[in-house]
Amino acid sequence: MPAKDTAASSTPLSGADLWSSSLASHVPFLIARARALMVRRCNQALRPLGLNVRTFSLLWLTTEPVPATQRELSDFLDLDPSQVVALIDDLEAQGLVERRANPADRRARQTVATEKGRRLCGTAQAAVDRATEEVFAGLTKGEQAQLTSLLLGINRQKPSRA
Amino acid sequence: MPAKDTAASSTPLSGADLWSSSLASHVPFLIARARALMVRRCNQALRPLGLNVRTFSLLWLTTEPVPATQRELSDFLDLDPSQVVALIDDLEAQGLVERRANPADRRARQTVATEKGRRLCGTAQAAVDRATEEVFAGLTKGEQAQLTSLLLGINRQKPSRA
DNA sequence: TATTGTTATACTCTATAACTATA
DNA sequence: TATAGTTATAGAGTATAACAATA
Repeated sequence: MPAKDTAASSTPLSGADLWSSSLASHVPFLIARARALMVRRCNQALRPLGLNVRTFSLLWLTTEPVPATQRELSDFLDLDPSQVVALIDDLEAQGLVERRANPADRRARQTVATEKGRRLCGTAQAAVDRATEEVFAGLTKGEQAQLTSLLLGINRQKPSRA
Repeated sequence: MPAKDTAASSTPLSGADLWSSSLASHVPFLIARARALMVRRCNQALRPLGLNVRTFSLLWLTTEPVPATQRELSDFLDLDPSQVVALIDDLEAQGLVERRANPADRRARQTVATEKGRRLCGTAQAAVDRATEEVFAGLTKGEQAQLTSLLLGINRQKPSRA
C-alpha cells in the first residue's frame, strides 16, 4: 500500500534526500504524483457512496441541463467510447442515470441523471470537496485558484476536436 | 483510442458544451486529465528508448550521487515496494542499473545506474522535455514555473514519513 | 460510406497479503 | 520483533479491434 502512514520508520537508511534531486521539480513527475494523491483520497471518500472518481465525473456531467451523447462524454473525459459504455452501465445498474432515446438521431442516445442520481451527486460533491481540501492543505485559496487556471490552460489548449 | 486526432466529426450532435459545465473547473478532474495527456505524450516519446514514465523516473533517481534504497525510492515515487522490484528488474534486464550490496546493511541493497543507463537517461530527458513542451504549449514559461511550484506544494505537504 | 454505441480482448497500473533474509 | 526486499494474485485502468444499428 503506497500510502505510508505507518508513522514508524525511524531509520534514515542511506540518507538519500530524494526531494532535493532534480526529478523532484520535473513537472510530469509532479503532476503524476499529485494526481495519484488526489485520486486516492477522492476514491476513498467516494467508496461509501458506491462511486469512484470516474463514475462520479460522469454522473456529474449527466446532471447538466443539456444532455450529452456518449461520444461527447468520451471526448470530454478523455476516455475511449468503450470505457464510457461500461461506466454508464455501472451507473444505470444503480439507478443513478437513464439512457434516453434521442428523437433526432436514434444512434445518439442521451444519458441523464435520475432524481436519485442528482441527490447522490450532491452528496458526492461535498465528500470530494472535503477530500480535495485535505490534499490542498499546503496551498492558500488563491494558489488553488491559480492552479485551476493553469490546469485549464493545459487541458483546453488541446482541442478535443479541431 | 482516447486521443482524438480524427480531425473529422463536423456534427455538433447534441450541442452540449461540456467545457462550460461546472466539472470543467473542478481540480481533481483537471489534474487527472492533464496527467493523462502528459503521461500519454511522454510514454510515446519514451517508447522507442524502451522506457516509460515510471521506469524513466526510477532510472533518473539511480543517477543521483547518493544511492537510495528501494524503500526510499518507493516512498518518493509513491509506489508500493513490490512495484519497485518489478521496475528495477526491468531496468536491470536492460543493463541500465545494477543492484549493489550495501556493506552497512545487507538487506538494503543500493540501485545505481550503469554508464549505459546514464547515457540513456540523458537521451530520455531530452525526449521527455520535448514532449512536455508540447503539452505546455498553452502556458508561458512563467506559468510553467508557477505550476511546478504549486505542484511541489501539494506533493511535499504530505510528509513521506513524519 | 461514415458514425454511435457496443462487445471482446489484452495489456498496464494499482492494491494487498504473505514469505525470506537480515537486523 | 521489526524491516528490506521479494513473490503472488486480484482488481482497476487503458489501448485496440471489430461489429450491429443507424445515418
